[in-house]
Amino acid sequence: MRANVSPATVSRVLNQSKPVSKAVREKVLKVVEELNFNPNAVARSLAMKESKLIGVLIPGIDSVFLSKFVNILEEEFFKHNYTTLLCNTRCDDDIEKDYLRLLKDKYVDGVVLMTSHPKPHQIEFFEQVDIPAVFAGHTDPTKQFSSVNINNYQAMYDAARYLLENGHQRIGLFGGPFIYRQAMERLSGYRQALADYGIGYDESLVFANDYDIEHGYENGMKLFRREDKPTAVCCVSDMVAIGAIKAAEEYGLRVPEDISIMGFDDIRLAKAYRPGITTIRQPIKELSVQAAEMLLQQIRQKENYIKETRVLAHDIIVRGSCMAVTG
Amino acid sequence: MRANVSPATVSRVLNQSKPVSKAVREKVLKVVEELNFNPNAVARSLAMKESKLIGVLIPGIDSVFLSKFVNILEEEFFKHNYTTLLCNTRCDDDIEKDYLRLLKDKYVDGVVLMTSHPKPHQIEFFEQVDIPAVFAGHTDPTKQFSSVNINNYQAMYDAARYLLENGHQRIGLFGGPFIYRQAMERLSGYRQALADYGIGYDESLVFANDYDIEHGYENGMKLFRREDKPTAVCCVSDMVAIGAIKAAEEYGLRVPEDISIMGFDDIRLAKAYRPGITTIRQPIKELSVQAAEMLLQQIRQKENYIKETRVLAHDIIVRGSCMAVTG
DNA sequence: CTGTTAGCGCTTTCAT
DNA sequence: ATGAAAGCGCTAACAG
Repeated sequence: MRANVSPATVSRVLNQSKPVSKAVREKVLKVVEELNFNPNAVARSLAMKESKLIGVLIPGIDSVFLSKFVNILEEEFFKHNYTTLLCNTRCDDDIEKDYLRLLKDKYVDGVVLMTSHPKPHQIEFFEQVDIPAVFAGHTDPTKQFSSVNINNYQAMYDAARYLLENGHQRIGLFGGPFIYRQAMERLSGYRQALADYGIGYDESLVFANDYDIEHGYENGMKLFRREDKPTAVCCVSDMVAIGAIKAAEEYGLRVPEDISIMGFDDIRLAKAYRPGITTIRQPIKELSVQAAEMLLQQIRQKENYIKETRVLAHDIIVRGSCMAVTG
Repeated sequence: MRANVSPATVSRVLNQSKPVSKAVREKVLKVVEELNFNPNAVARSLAMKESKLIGVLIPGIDSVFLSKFVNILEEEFFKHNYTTLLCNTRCDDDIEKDYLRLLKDKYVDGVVLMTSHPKPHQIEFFEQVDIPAVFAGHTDPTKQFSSVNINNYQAMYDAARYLLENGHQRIGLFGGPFIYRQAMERLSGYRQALADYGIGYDESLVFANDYDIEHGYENGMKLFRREDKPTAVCCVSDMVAIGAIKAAEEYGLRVPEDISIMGFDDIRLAKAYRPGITTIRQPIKELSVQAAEMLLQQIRQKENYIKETRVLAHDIIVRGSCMAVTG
């Protein structure tokens, strides 16, 4: 073109795909510089059937936990020259399907799924398109997909056990919507811990709704007014715990003296809150970095990639929102 | 093709770009349905020089305020068939430049800028590429760009005045980094209010760093130990206020009896916190919806679009973290 | 090593 | 109203 070379040559120097003589390479580079030329990504995608785009399917970004997760994902992808497509499904399978189709048409190079389950439509989709995918924060028990996650069952088991060990006999659960596998797993952990300590399951002590502060508050307002209220409750997120604490205080209950409240996630606020929130820490940074790594590797290796399901360790962080029952 | 019609015809029915006889249209539609055919977005982009992609340039998504903002943006764009490209600049101009170039190469149809200023490189870029753009949460005083924002100067002025009216004479400011125009404007509002009430500006009372909880805490730990500590402080975000409250309590200071702490944004947590945080409310939903609307309109009208700078009203929300000085 | 050619899958003149 | 053909800007295969 301008530098009296063929477009093919330009392509070759820019992509270092084929050897080019030093002289020519430098000339091309110089002209590229001068014209401030940069190759058109769309045309490139069309020719190569790849886009340097990664889709992130997520219920919504409006949560401290998830936004942090995506923040790190974006950073990792950017480092490797991939751009992040934000796809909020709002827990709506139809939207998820739409997005999946769209992602395919845009030749995305991979997708990270932060929506629940391997659902039928997801399985069907990935059976016919073969786009690298990894579940993050959700585990695929069928091992059809790679995934990184903590062991949600064990995590909630540990939370409940901690309370049990501290003498609590009556423990509530402010869980997530049980359409999420994740929420179900946590429920199971909670139930098993109770069972292991010889305590009967009381359904009236468990609530199932969203992970936000308002629901923690609502649940608390319903539960803590009752005569037979628990002495402790396990929450599905720190935000729910904060809402629950507010409700408790509204009834004049002191936390933790009158009621212990346990969080989940260990967001930064959990530490700053008063009382500090005793919580189950999710290794969010590791979770997201590894999700990105696994996806990138899968993109590189394609056929040869071996699926993995990674389970990272959680921790219990003891702060001030829980205490042993006295008397 | 399969339906013994030319690709041109298919294109025409799918895009309704040219009249097609009813008979043929229906046949095509049926075959499309059967084959579960959907048009390739990349090829389409290449031919049309548009992508149905919108870039969102933002310092980071890891903040309650910003993640909520982006959450709504995504929803609006999705409604209109646009997909959101998440571009975290981490306040780094080089990353911002990289992203801008990338967005251009991907033929994004528009971009919303949540990074500060109209900076030189932004101006230069948009001069030569003519991609619709709108600033959100930042105002362009030169009116070269459309923008939606609140009046940050007035907002902080009002915050300070509220404190002044309540008898405070010594008021601190936990502001943002002054490289942000937004932070500068808020500083000006604070200073002007002080001046209007005949109070001298004491630089040792103002801090300038990030909008997060940790910095609120740090600032508080430095300031509240001093003999000459203020009786009130204006914070640049609710998170900073929460951090400041924690610091105050660590020194045995009661909020608001011993010190008043004022927030900014009115995130949901501000209401749930104890004490409830007196704060300046930003109409976040309106801000983001209008940003999306303005951009979409600009995309539709292109040449004929008339730039706008919208300024939305803020509010002061009185809760429990501030009180009048007694004595 | 480098230029020529074809083609990615769509939209869009231009004929018919 | 519809088909044929060109072209969007790039990469890949094939010559030379």
